[in-house]
Amino acid sequence: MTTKESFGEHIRVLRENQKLPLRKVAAALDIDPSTLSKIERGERSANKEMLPLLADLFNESEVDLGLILMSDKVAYDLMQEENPDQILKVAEEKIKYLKNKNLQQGSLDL
Amino acid sequence: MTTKESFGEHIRVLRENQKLPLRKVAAALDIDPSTLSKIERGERSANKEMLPLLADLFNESEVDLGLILMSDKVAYDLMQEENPDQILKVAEEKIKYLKNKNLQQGSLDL
DNA sequence: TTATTTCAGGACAATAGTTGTCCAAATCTA
DNA sequence: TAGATTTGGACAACTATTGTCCTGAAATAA
Repeated sequence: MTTKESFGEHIRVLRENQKLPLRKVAAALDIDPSTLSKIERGERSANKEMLPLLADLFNESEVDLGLILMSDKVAYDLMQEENPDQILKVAEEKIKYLKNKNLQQGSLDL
Repeated sequence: MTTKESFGEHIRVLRENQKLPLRKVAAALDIDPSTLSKIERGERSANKEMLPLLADLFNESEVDLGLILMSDKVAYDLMQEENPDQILKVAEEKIKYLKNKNLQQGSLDL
């Protein structure tokens, strides 16, 4: 579903489907149009405050948008690694472990 | 193998096994002992230049150390997400896709 | 115990990275 | 052509990271 598409490409398509100019969407996000242009082209990064606004604007799931955004960031971080799959695997185990650890301790440090 | 252990915890164990003080290892890394202390306790991050030095010092695989370091970073980034596994899955696909894309284009932008 | 060494942790400036903002040129559209 | 949209650069403001130093606590040795 969301695979292979960068966050920027995704929201650009959504915007063009609705025939909205950068200006309009940028206004809704309270950012400069040129910044939105850069986000769409991957030259700058979106942030999480934008997700509910974009989800609302384009009738998309906020969680899905967040998934695309975060996976983009991870993919970008690991692109240049020689063993990205292994890194992801170990990271997954660490997350499981840490979540469980935090649960057992009742700690909630985010 | 490397799972569940943070990079800092890992190198602390290695250092203590060899009964080396922070001072010595820090000198080998050309950093302040207090910085190394912080790295071991996860208060600061190690960087990749340190990997070959640590690998040499502790007779460990540099690739393995890098794996522990990078998986730490990814795990930390995704800890607070509600759907980390999904994010990792999509990220994996994106990496595959991007690598293939770059190969086909013959581009090598790292 | 006292002296010495190691380690933790804070402070702070220097550096690096990110973000907001504006502007001008290029591209597209009517 | 005229107007709107988009791109891309520049740059200051802000935020995060890093290097460095210092002090006190804790551990170790004498």
